[in-house]
Amino acid sequence: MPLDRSLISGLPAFAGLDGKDLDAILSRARSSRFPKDSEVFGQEEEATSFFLLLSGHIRVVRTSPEGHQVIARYITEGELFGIAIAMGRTTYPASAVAAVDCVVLAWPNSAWAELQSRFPAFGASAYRTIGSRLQETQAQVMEMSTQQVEQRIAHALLRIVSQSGRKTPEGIEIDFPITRQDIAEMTGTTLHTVSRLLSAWEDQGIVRSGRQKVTVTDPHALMLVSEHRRKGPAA
Amino acid sequence: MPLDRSLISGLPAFAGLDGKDLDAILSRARSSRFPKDSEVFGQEEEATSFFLLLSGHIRVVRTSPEGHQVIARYITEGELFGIAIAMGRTTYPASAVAAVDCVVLAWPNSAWAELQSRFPAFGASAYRTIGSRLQETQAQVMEMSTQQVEQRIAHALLRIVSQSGRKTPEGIEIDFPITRQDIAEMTGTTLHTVSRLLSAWEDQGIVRSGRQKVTVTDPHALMLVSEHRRKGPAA
DNA sequence: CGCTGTGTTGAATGCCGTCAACGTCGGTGG
DNA sequence: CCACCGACGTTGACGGCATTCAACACAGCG
Repeated sequence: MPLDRSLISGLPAFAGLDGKDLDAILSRARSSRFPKDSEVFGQEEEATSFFLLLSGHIRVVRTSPEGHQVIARYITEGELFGIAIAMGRTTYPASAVAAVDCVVLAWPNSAWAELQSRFPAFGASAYRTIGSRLQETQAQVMEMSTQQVEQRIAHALLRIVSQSGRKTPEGIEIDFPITRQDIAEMTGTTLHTVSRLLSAWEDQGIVRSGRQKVTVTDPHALMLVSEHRRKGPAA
Repeated sequence: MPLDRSLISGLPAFAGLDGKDLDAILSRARSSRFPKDSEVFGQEEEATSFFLLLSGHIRVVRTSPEGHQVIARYITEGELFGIAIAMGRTTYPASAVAAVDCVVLAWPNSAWAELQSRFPAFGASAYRTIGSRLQETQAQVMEMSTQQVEQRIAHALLRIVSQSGRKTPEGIEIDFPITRQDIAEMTGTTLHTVSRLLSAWEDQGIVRSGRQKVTVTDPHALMLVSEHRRKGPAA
């Protein structure tokens, strides 16, 4: 059964394309399901496909030669990922792990050139994606250079929540399981420090958190925390 | 007088193009000179052109709202920079400052679409450039997450030296002026710490350094320093 | 000859990583 | 149903690395 065009219509990656174009694009794709904690692709693996996340959440993880892990980003529904080919790479620079059960569209790399030339808007969108990830990553470097752990964690939570938040009566909840360790690996710190800070924030009524779950109950207060720098400007 | 094709033949950005193509590309470019410490473009400025560095060295600097500065990278001869348009941006995400007197080719953004469609290899090369910068930046995040200041500074010096080193009788010298503050802004630390470490390394015969000048006399030893991690793997 | 930018070095503070121990939740198998 | 076990989370104590604060040295320049 062919994939229905409604799956991808309305996504920024395919903006401005008509129904026929969408069908053409989908005809080259294959959809598959990845259960929680399974790997969509692994770091250093030969890059044979590029992907789009239809539903779920995916964790992009880089592992250093010494075994240290860093979470580069979370992919949310509708985003392209694993687009090594667009960067001229032959291997994936990181692993992609399903944070929850996921549904993914995959195109073989051989489809890239064709899609890009037939639908320039699609190529441009992919390059915009890469461009904005470059900026985000550079912003993260700035953050790590200039801000304290507390601000970095606050900022990370705000980013996740704004991107993958689900409203609940208590506040905005991160809608996939996330551990202290995960947050530590996003911010370059330790699970101990994360745990301490979350506990402190819980006392102040800024968050409510439990096992693999974080709910921001007072986003404004958290924003203030993220902006409260103790380190003065270098001026 | 038209620009001579020998200026850009042999650069990776224009690999595989013949003389006629190079002339066509050059006909859209304008060359200009930027004296030391002058700005090629500024952060947040409207992006009207993209650039290629013909000679000199350029410092790419991001400034935070609070005035904190971070050096994102140094551009060396033959590299594209300021290619905001390739990332779908309308403003430059950072400032570009001449570290020494520089000669630069500039193309108006309007030339981008044409060059890209007429010379797909050129477009691909630009996207590869962005892709590799994304990887480098992500590698930097990993470094800042997992390594001590000493290793980061050693690593940064090795990178600069391998990219912009000039052989001297004493060792390999960074061939543009660089201050302790610059190195600190590349590695997310302070000029004090950089100064202390350079002094220590000088005592150990690994580097020789003076005013705005650093020479690596024992690259191998510096490599050992950059790999000596005191923090164990997260395993 | 003072002034500014650069570099050095000592001392003290403090953030946060490390080590350690314990508590709790959820799943699993008997 | 209950005991067990591993993953996840919490909290205290300690210490080290790097920042911060401070003072001085030196070069180049108008």
